[in-house]
Amino acid sequence: MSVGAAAGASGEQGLKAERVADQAKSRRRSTKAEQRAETMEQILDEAENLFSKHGLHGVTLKDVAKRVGVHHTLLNYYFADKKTLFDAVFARRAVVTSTRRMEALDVYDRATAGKPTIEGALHAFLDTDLDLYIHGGEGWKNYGALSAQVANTPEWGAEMMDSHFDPVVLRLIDLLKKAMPDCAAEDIFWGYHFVTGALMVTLARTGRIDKLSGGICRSEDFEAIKARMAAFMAAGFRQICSAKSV
Amino acid sequence: MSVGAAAGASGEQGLKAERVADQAKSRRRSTKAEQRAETMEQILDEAENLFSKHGLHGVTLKDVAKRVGVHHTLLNYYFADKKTLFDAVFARRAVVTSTRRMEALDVYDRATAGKPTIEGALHAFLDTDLDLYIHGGEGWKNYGALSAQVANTPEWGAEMMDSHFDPVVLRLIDLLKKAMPDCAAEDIFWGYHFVTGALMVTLARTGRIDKLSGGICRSEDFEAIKARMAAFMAAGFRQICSAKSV
DNA sequence: CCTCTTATTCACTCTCTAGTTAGTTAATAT
DNA sequence: ATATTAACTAACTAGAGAGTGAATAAGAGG
Repeated sequence: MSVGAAAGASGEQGLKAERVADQAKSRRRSTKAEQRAETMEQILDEAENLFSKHGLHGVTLKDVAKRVGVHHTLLNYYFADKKTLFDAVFARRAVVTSTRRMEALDVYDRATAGKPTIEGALHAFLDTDLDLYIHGGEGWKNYGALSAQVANTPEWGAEMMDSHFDPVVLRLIDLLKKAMPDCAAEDIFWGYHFVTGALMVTLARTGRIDKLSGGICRSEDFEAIKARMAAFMAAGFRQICSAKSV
Repeated sequence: MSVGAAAGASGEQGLKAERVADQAKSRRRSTKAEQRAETMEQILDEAENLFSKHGLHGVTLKDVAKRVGVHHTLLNYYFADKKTLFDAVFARRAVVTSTRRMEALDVYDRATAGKPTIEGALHAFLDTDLDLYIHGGEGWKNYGALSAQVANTPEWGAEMMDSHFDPVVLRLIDLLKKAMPDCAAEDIFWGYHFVTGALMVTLARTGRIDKLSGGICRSEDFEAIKARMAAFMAAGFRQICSAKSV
């Protein structure tokens, strides 16, 4: 479950479809199980790449197949249909980031012996995630952009986020409640709402902040986010909670 | 340029395609110019509704046409192609919210005689926008959800946001700089980044916070956001700026 | 070596989609 | 009143797109 594991076969940026096809051919010399795993992973990688850029409806199975260098019906063989493929793409890394953050929160909770700080909890939650995108390679970056889209998709976005992230998020909120025992649950939830919104635009990496700031800030610069976000949000929490409890 | 103006013909929630078609027939008794304007507006309303829920690629011209009760090629008559229609949908309300906020910021700047506060500037920026969604009816709500999608679309999202909102946003940042003269531009831009992210999830109204909070918070409750967001974000700005300037 | 299974492709089907061109009806201007 | 223009529809094209079921090829197991 290392970062590299799920990032796996995704050193693909400059590869043309043909080259990928060649690789597919030469890869044939492996066992069936390996073949299956590798092909599926390649499909997931390319689908992730395209979905992250054009969305579910903006990508055709043929587009994905072409990039992988296989016939497009093979995608139906491995994944029942397009939406199933999309779900698989999302789930693959969602479970990784979800469990990692859960662990980080548990560790932090134990380390502080049940006396967490707002900032500490947020750091555990955010940094663990951001590190994945910083060190996980192209695949994780694509997944991040995909998440941002999913989180803002009214149709099935909330459902999809819920099913993967509710446990971690509730764990975070649990810690925040401990850190702010006098704060109304309502305020904590709205605070989390702001946090997740800020995180999602970050992951979207649309490049908007680059132009807006005239190059001072860069969308890709997750380190800058890491350095600021937890402190920023913690101050926000303190503010809206103190307004009522004091 | 009132809220009602752009919200116009959008009291359409429960109408069946047939009924709309009937209306279209009876509407014929007006002048050509009126007819044109009304039909275009109806097309924009229905397109907005569908685009906001399914995205650009998730909607077909036929879907839109059916809802309006006209032949689908009429959409090609009024709008060159699908993307042009989408742009028109977005632009219609983008100019409204953009100019409104610009005015609000100008008014606030004058009222404070060049000595703005962080919170004041954020209130002018955010509340003016949120009021539109609160009082503007279904159409504005749909537009809000659409914005959230656009803002997180890597393909052309940033471009689209830039072209409509750069002036207002830079005006806001200008006020924030005045309010925090010792703060690094970098920090202010990242702070704005967080603000816009939080605003966008809000507008997306996916319902995620509802389930997550067990009903304590509701996605639709923009008043709750209005009551908290400016204060929350202002505290965040103060925090990340003080960390360096003090 | 032969059978069984699995990976992969092929040849189609069926439906939808954007968009064009030509035509129809109704308002407008003279 | 009539010629012109604008709003709108019908018919059609050309091409995707997702998905199916049969065919093939290559391993794996006995």
